[in-house]
Amino acid sequence: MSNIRKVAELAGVSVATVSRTLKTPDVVSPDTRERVLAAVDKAGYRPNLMAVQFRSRKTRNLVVLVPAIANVFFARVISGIQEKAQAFGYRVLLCNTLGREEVETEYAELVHAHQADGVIQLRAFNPFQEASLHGEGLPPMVNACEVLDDAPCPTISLDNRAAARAMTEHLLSLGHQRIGLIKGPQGSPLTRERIAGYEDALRCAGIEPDPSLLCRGNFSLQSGYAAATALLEHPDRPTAIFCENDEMAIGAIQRIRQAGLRVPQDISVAGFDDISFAAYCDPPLTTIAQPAEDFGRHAVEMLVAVSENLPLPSRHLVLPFELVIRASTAAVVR
Amino acid sequence: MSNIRKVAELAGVSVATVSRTLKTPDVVSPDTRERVLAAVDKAGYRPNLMAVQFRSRKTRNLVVLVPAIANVFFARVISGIQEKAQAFGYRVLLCNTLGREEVETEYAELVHAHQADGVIQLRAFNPFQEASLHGEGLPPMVNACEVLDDAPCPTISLDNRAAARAMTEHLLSLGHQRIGLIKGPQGSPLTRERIAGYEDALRCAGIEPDPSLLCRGNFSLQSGYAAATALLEHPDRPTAIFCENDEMAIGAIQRIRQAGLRVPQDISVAGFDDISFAAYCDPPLTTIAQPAEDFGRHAVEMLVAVSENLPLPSRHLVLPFELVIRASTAAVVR
DNA sequence: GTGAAAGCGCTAACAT
DNA sequence: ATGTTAGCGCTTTCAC
Repeated sequence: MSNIRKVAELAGVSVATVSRTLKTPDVVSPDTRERVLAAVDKAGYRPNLMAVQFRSRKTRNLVVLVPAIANVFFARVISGIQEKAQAFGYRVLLCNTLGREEVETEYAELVHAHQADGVIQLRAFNPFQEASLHGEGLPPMVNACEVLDDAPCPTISLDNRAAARAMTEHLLSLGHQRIGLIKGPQGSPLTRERIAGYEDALRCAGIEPDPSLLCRGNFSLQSGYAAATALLEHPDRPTAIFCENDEMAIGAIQRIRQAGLRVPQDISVAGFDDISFAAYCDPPLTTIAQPAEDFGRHAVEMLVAVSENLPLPSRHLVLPFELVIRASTAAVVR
Repeated sequence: MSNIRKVAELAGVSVATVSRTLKTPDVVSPDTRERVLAAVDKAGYRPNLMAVQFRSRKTRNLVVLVPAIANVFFARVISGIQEKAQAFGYRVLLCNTLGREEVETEYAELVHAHQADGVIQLRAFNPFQEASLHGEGLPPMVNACEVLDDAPCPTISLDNRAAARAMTEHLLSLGHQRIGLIKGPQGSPLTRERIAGYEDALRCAGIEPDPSLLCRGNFSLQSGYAAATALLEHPDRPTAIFCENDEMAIGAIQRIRQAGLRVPQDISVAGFDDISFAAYCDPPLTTIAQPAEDFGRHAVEMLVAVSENLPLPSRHLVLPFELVIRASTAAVVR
């Protein structure tokens, strides 16, 4: 492996000149530049990034903490992250945390270990423990998708409460009075916000929310299926079910079909996220579209800004959602 | 930020002793060890990984080249990679290449730039150009999922030809004689192998493959939908359609439904991959199950072995597939 | 068992 | 415009 010294010898210049030619070409004379570049080429020289990063204390690596990479929504977010990171010349260190705090904490530590410049956290958890900070400030971090209530860092989120309210109002407008809700995992602010929006809409319509119509899920197809089972067994069955993501809605639809009921004629079903499969379900799913890739893109932009001390246009971005009405929801028949 | 020197001072030892305590604890005396560890704790010391890697010429980073992270199958593969990498103490540098060779080449170069120890390529393309190798041998690389015919590195693959043959035989056994095939993108060995398996089965059954029953797709829902449109317009319509992945099968099913036909009564549809959605379609999809996570796990194991010069049990792993028969395929009615 | 010291490849301050 | 040189934080001989 050739190094900068070998190139310097070949070009008959000093290592400093080689370094300058590569970093700030306009500061060396055209003909030395040419000679150096020729030597670089001849030697097949590639700067040792380890040395560069070590020396300059910048890695251009970003740690991305993703709760579940197999989740279609997060896969889209990561696409956006990847795209922007590449454009900025940053690399992505991916960690599929499965929501395990110790894994998140461990990976976040890579910033302290000078292995990465910052962290993008896609879950509502601060991976930097007070204790491990040793009095230093919070390293560059951005919290996107599911954000902490009092995030100590920039955030990119959706108005989940308003979105859930919009969906519930859509169902109410179709005449549904008993609307089941399949929630996400406990303790998640995202889920809490969506429940609040759902209840807002009901109360505004003069309907007192019935806690027995809420079922817990975990954003998987299976959990949607299981929760729907519970809802179908309810003595006073709902006429519509709002699921907190599309996977659970798809699971629920299958369960409803298996019970010999039709969607939407007997039960309306709505999802959240608008994953690609939502449009290809039978029936196509009414859902809330989120700009998944944009979460990722903005997260990178903000993180780079924070880590390079550039001005941040706004610390808390809220991205728009869209109610997408397809065929899985219809007017209630009496 | 504290460094090894500060810890050495605190403990009243030399930096060498601190380094030894951390790397090879059993070579220092118990009570120095204790003092050093206490100092490490007190200083909140974390080794600078940049320096460690620079010095030891090992990064424990792996570059993963994935054609499309939003593809559910690859998301599962990455899960497996992530899991094993973590277990081995390696980190994953993810690159969503979208099949662009220049991006793959650029990321693979990170190995030469000492930013990663090896590359896992999930597509049939060698990102190390002869020219850029400058006479050096191929860096540690493993090729999984879709593998090169004459891969210059270890591979993990599926017997795609046998799998496609098994699926086609299943359809033949149901009485289907005209079987459409929705292929993947041009030039992919994986697609070529699956076409070969499909043709093997037909010929064995005494049926000459009809090229007009082959349609090109690109593994997306949309492309399955579009290809099905073409197949439905065929003057002598197929009674079954075999799709080279589940997404295209789901797209095709929707198109068939929109044409007023039923699956499987009018047309049988089969997929490939057994993604989670396959079991939750309507009707549930007959498909070929692949151990997606295992591709990732084995890829990491093999790459680590190659990069650490450990013996490799076998250079070309072939993982098993399974024909999963669900409700989207049925006997042809005449 | 421990310390002194060289040096990994590069950048940047300073000198020319 | 270019060269000289110190040093980033760590590991690893080589002495003792």
